[in-house]
Amino acid sequence: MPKITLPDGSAREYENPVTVMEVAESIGPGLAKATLAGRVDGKLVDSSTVLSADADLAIITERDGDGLEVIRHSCAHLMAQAVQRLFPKAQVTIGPVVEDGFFYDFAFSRAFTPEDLQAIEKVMGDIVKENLTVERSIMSRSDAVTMFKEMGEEYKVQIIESIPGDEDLSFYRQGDFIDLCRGPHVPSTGAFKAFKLTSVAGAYWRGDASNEMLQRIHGTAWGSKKDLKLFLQRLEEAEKRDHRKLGKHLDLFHFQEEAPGMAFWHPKGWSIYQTVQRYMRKVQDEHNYKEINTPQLVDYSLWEKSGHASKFSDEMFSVESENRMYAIKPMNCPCHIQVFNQGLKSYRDLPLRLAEFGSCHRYEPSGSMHGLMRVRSFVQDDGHIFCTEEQIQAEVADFMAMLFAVYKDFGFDEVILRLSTRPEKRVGSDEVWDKSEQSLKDALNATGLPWELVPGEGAFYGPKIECSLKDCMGRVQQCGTIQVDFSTPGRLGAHYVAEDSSKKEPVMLHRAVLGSFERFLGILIEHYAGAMPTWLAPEQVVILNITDKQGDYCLNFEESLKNKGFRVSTDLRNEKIGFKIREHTLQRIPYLAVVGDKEVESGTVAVRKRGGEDLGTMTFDDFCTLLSQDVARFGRSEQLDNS
RNA sequence: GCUCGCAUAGCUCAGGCGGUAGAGCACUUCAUUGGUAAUGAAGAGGUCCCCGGUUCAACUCCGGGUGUGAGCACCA
Repeated sequence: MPKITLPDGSAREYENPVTVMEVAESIGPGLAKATLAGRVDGKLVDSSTVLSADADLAIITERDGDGLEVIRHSCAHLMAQAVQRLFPKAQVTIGPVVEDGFFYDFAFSRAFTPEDLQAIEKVMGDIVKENLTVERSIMSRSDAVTMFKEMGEEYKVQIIESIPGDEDLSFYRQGDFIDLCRGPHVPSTGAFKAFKLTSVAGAYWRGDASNEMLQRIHGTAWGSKKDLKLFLQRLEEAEKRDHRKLGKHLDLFHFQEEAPGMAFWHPKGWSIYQTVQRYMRKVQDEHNYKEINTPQLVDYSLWEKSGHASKFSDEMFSVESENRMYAIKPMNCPCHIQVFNQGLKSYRDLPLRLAEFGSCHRYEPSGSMHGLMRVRSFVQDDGHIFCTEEQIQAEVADFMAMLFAVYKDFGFDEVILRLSTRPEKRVGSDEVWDKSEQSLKDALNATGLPWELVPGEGAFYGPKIECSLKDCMGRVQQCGTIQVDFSTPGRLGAHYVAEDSSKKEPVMLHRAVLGSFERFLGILIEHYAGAMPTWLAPEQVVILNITDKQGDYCLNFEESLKNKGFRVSTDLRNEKIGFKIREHTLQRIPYLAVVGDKEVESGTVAVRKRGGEDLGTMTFDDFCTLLSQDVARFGRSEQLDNS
């Protein structure tokens, strides 16, 4: 006589063991219809699961986050079934749930085409109409291997053989399709309401580039047609914001064949870049960093000493000149240590914070490049703090505070923190690792924010914190980092004289707030959809005349604004005012100042924001005040208007 | 680097189952001097990514290269 307790605290008693679905039916037919799975005592199960003892039960529907997972996972099976109906020779491999959808990898003699995808989607629809029951079953490993061997599913055999342990395996069957799977799954193939196959591409078997390539089909699935539509709209919105598109449209930068992965910055893009750089310079100055600059070409021997050559020589550009081999620097740390090494350092000099807007070049694999997000030539807002072990925590805390303030100014309020700790292959004693990991933990706890522990993902030379931000599309972008390094300073001969006159190696903290300017600008462009806040906008104001008569007045006004430090231009073209407003609005100019006879007469301008808001006429002084206030609030979102 | 796709005017894109190409916007000129998201007219603009091959003939077909897109792999 199981007593089933529901999430609202109500309990129901049943004469005999019941399935999750039967409980749902006893509550109401509407719920039964919507039932996808159940959560019994916190564990996700199929709706066919029998409850014979007392249990806490939550009925999972599409509204539940887990319900969506069940739908997507089941949809992967649905797709695999459709693929095998159309292409019986295609072998199934794996088909997990990913963010917003799922994929399934197939081994097939050729690549699937977009036409194939349409056909597969159609067959998926047919299978939904057939409303096949999804049945769970248990099989021994040996039976399962025999079955898949008979079916010619070599990959499934491999998967089973790689699952440790001897326990029986669960299978899900729908019609003629059966797949090894932990589940849970939807009760029947009629449960799908909204799905779409989105793309097809190659993917390596088991994620290993030395293995053969499979055909991966991506799809998305939702609880309702409306949700699917919203998702597709989100994709469209993301496409509109694509920084590569906006970079062209707003004349910010370009790429060309002769310099793959290296941006040509145009005046407007470079203006944003420089504004960001000036800002970072000021912030770092306030945090007592000393800015330096180090060579682009450094003899290869330094990279051998630092250990980079042995690990990354394939990804380094090198230059030969007069029988000497140089590398174009792929990173700044060895150079910063050279600066540290000049002159004898005392413990009194620590912490020493060196910063460089360091231009780096890396030969990134051709297929990995992506607009500004991954380039071969980039500038890091790089910094290295030389300090003692005792100083680590305070330095990390200062860095975190700086990072939060910077991200806020750029309009990013949500920061996601991760701590990566000691990997198996590492240098340094456990004692030192303990201490530095603890310092990072303390610094993270001091932020009062949640953080995630990623064991074993630290660098070989020390643990690190990674700071990601969330843009307005909800996408997570890793930008900032601070890493503890016990190894490199010693390798490159850095030391200082301690209080007791002994010679000690400093700890080096590698840190960056933005990461690379290129990537960060890409993120900013997409975050703001090109409509940069006034402080960043390459052109803050465009003055527009209505007829030729106001030309001189406009130019004088422009000159006065420029003298106040604003970025202004004047559009005196012989075009209608509506045309000019349209054009500059499309160029995302924050403020348009319109001048006609009335304004000339009253010594004012008529101000319009790019969102269309009419601020009315105002004097030069009032306009300056308005602009100054807008610039001063940076991109902080609490005051961000959506114009 | 791997799989598949793509490469035509400054931009966004049409086009032809082999006979050297077109639109819209932008640009130039002329007219127009207009009050808050497109004034009208005319003109100019292309080695159809590069190198080979097939062919009487290649922008089109084939091979190779480069760049680029999606994904995978990589990312100090």
